[in-house]
Amino acid sequence: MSKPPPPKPTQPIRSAAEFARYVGLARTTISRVLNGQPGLKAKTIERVHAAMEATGFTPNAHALHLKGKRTATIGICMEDLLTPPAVKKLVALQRLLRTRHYASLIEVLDPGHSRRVVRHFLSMRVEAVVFLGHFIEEEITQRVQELANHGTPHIVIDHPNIAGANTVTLDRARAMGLIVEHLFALGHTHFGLLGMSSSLRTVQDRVDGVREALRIRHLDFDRHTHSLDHLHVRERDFDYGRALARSFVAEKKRPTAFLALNDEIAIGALRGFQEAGLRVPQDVSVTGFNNQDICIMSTPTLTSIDQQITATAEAAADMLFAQMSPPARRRPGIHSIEPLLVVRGSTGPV
Amino acid sequence: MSKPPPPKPTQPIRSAAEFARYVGLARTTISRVLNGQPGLKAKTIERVHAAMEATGFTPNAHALHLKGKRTATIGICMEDLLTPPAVKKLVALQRLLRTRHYASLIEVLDPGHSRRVVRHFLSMRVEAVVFLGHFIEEEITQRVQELANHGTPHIVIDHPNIAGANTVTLDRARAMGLIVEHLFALGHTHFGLLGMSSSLRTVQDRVDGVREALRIRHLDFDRHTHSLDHLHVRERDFDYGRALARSFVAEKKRPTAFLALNDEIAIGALRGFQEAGLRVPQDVSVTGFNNQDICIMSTPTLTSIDQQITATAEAAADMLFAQMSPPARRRPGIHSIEPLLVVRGSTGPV
DNA sequence: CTGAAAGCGCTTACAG
DNA sequence: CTGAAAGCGCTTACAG
Repeated sequence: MSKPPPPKPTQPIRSAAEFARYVGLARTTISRVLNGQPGLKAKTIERVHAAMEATGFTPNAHALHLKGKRTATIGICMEDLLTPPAVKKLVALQRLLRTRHYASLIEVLDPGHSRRVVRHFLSMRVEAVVFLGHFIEEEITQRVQELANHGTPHIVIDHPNIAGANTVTLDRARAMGLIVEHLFALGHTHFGLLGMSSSLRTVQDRVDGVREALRIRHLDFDRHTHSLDHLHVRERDFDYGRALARSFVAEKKRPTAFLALNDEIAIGALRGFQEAGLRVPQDVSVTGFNNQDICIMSTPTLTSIDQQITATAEAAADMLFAQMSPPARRRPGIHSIEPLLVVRGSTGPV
Repeated sequence: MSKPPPPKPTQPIRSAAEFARYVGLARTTISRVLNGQPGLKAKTIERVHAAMEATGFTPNAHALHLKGKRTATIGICMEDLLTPPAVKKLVALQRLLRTRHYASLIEVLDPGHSRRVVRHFLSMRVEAVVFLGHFIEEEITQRVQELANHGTPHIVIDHPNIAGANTVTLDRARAMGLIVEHLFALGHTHFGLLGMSSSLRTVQDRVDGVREALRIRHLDFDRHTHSLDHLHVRERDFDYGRALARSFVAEKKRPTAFLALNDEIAIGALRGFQEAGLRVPQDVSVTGFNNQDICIMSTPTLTSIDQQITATAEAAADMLFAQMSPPARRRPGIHSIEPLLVVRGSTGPV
C-alpha cells in the first residue's frame, strides 16, 4: 500500500449505495466485486477491498437473504436446565455446524414457550431447528409436526420417542443394562436406586433398562431394587446423594450396589457411605452416570457411563445435513447412541 | 371455534402476499393486523389470527428489518476453550438478554478469526457484540476499535485492560490477595503456585495479586513463592495437579500452602499430597479457584474463590443496555467484580 | 465499466 | 376495508 488510505467517513457507511458513492464506482460494480464475478480489472477489485477495509462496510445480510441468499443459520432450542453433558453436546454440535459455515441462533426454551421460540426461528428463516435436552413431550411433538408441515428440517437430541421426530439419543436402557450386567458379574443381586424416581422420559428409560436386565435373570424388579428417594428433597445433587446413602445405612437390610442418576449424586453417596464407616467398594459398590471429569477425582474413582458426546453430536449433524441436502428424506430417522461403561474403583465384588 | 378450519394449503405459505390471497384480504390489511393497528373489525382480526394458526405463516424477519424494525439480536463471541465458569457466564447473560427480548447469535471465536466473526455479526446488524473469555489482546483491541467506529455497542467480559473497551471482569489480583491474606492469618509464609505460569492476562493479574500481597508484608516474591510448572505438561488438570504435588513432595524444602490455578488442579494436588502420606490441611494447605460444585466433593472440602457469576452477568447486561439506550455514553466503562473467598476444609494453620 | 430497472417481502402513507 | 405506490438494501439481467 503506497497510497495513503482514503479519508475516514464521519458516519459509518450503512448501504451499498453510500459505499459506491464513497469509492466512486457504480453500485453494480461494487456488487460484482463483492460476489466475485468475472470481467473486472484487478485495480477496481483492489480499490473496493481497500475501501471496505477503511470503512468497515458490511453488506446487509437481511437484504442479501431477500434476494435469495441462504441464511446459513441453524436454530437451537436448549432445555432450560443446563446439565454439563447438555452443554458439552451444544458445544460439540456448534463446532460441527461452524465447520460447515452455519451460524447458530440459540434460545433457551422455558416450558410452554416452544411455540414462540420456533416461530421466531421460522421468521428468521433458519434452515433447520435443533431441540437439545428434556422437554414437555406433547409440546415438542407439536413443534416437530409444524416444522414438518413447513418443510423445515429438525433434529431432536436426547429426548426419545417424539412421534415423527428425527431423533439422536443415547440408549439409556442399554446403559443401565451394562451397569447391571457388570454388577451381576461381581455377584450383586440387590440394587439401590439413587435419584431415579423422576418421571422424565430419559429417567424412565433407564429404570426400564434395569427392569429388563433383572427380567433376563428372572429377578423380580420390586424385590431386587430399592429406592429411598421419597425421604429427601433433591436440591444440591452431592448433598442429596449423601443424604440418601445415610438413609440406606440406617436400614436394617440394604442393597450391596447403588446406581445413581448422575456422577454428582454417586459421589455424594460414596462419601455418605464412607462417613458411616463403610468401605467402597468392599462393603458397597456405587455407579455414576455421565463420566464427567469428577469421576477420577473421587476416592475411590467412580465407575460411570460415558454418553459418547462426540458421537452424538456427529450423528445429529449428519442427520441434519442429510435433511438439508436434496433429495430430502421424508421418513423420520432414529439414531441410537451406544453407551460406554467405564469401570473404575467404586465397583467391586460383593 | 365452531367453524371448521380452512383447508391446509399444500405448500407452506412464505410471503404476506400469498397469505393475503389465502385469507381473502388485502396485504395492507394483513399488515395492519400483524402490527396491531387500530380501526379493524374484531372479526377481521380473528380471521387473520386463525389463518396464521392454520398455515403457520410467519412474516419474514429480514424484510421487517429492511423496513426499519430492530433486529433485537446480540452477537456473542465465546473463547474457543470453554471452561465451566465461562459457560455459566454465557448462560446467565443469555438469560438476562432473553428477559429483555433479545435473541443471541453465538459464535465460538478461534484465535485469528475475530474479524470474520465480527463482520458476520455486523452484516446481521446485531445491536451489540459481547466478547466473553480470553482472547488475543491485540485482536480484540482492534475489534473494539472497529465496533466503536461503527457505533455498535460492545462489552468485554473477563479480559481486562483492552484499550477503549467496556469491560466487566473479576478483580483477580484482589482474589489472590484474599487467599494470601487468609493464609498469612494461618501462619503461612511460603507458597507453592500450581499452574500459574501461563502468560494469559487473567493469570498474570493473579500472580500480580500474590506479588502485591507479599510486598505489603515486606516479603520477597521470588523467595516466598515456588513453582514446578516446568516439570510437567498440563493435559488433564486433575492429573497435572497430582503430578505437581508429587514433585513438591520430592523437594527437600517445600512450601506449606499451595495456590492452584483452578479447582481441578487443586483437587489433583490435594490427592497427590494425600497419596504421599501428607495430611491436608495439617501438613499442607491447598486452595482452588472458581468455587465449582466439586469443591464440596473432595476430602477435605476445598477453599476456593467464587467468581460471582451472577453479578458479572448482571453488570455486563447493565452496561450493554446503558450503551444501547440513548443517550449513549461515549467513555469506556470498566466494572470490577469483587471476588468472594469461600473458606473450607483444605486450609488450616501451619 | 456505468446506469436505469425490476424484484425479494415487507410497511406505510394515500386515495378510494 | 381495498389497491396502487414508494422504498428499505441488495442482485441481476440489460442496454449503453
